Amino acid sequence: MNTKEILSQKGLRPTIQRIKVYEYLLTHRTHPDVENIYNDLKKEIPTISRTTIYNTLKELVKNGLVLEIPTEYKLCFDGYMQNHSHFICEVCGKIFDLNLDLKFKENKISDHIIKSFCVMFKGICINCQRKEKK
Amino acid sequence: MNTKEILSQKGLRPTIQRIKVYEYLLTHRTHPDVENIYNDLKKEIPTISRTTIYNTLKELVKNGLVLEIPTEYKLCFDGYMQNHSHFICEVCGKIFDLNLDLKFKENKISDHIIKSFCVMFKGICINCQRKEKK
DNA sequence: ATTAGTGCAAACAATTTGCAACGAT
DNA sequence: ATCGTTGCAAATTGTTTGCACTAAT
Repeated sequence: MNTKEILSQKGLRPTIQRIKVYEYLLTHRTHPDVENIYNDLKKEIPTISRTTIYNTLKELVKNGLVLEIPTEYKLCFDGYMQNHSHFICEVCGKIFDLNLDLKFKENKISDHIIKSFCVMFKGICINCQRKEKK
Repeated sequence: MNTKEILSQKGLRPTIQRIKVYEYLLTHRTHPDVENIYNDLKKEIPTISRTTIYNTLKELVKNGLVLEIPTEYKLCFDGYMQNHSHFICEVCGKIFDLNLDLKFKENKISDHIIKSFCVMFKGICINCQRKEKK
């Protein structure tokens, strides 16, 4: 099933803007923020607006196609929906995927219903370690 | 050691504002945001400003006395520094402490140096479950 | 006395809203 | 023809900055 069909299936009209935003997130595993997406897509669709990026991301998140990652530095988005964790560098703020297969079996804690969980590791990324050595 | 002494030890002048912000976070395990802290402290210190709350929180976080918790709903703060995890309700946005003792022994993954990690569970809290039943 | 910290107002950044025009069904 | 979506401009919210005044050492 392609992106267009996935959007339709979720009840979202597959407009060029939505298809491009969604495909951008599927092909760029960089955890971009609104501004990153806007600047890059503007090259392909010069008339695209920030408002549409905001609207689209909201719909994609609501429909479980995209993940929202709030960080101390900025608000990022992730189109990779497989179970994985994140590492955030406290120097450059960049987020990296970690393919640790962490499991948690319970679906309730202290009477709260658990639907999902995510792990955020924090430290200094390999790139910033190298820079700091100088 | 009291809050005043802890601040001094960190090189932060123990002003009334700083002491009160810090003590607020130690005594209110509610994960407040800037506005919550500002509104509550204004009752005690009517002249306190938002700027000072911002400045103080930044210093407390930088000195490892307070934790910053960015969420999809708002930016929260936590003065409880013992190892614990959080649960966030996707209906009301409230954060709850979970005293799960999760461990992760490695201090490096994919060459990134790990300094800390935190786990965020997501779902529907006990209060919102009750409300939704109606 | 010195220097750090406070609090105001203004500036800035990020996000949301209102609405007219557009486009897919 | 209808109704959802887009994109602009304006409004709103959250946060930072510049600076004179104040308070802690």
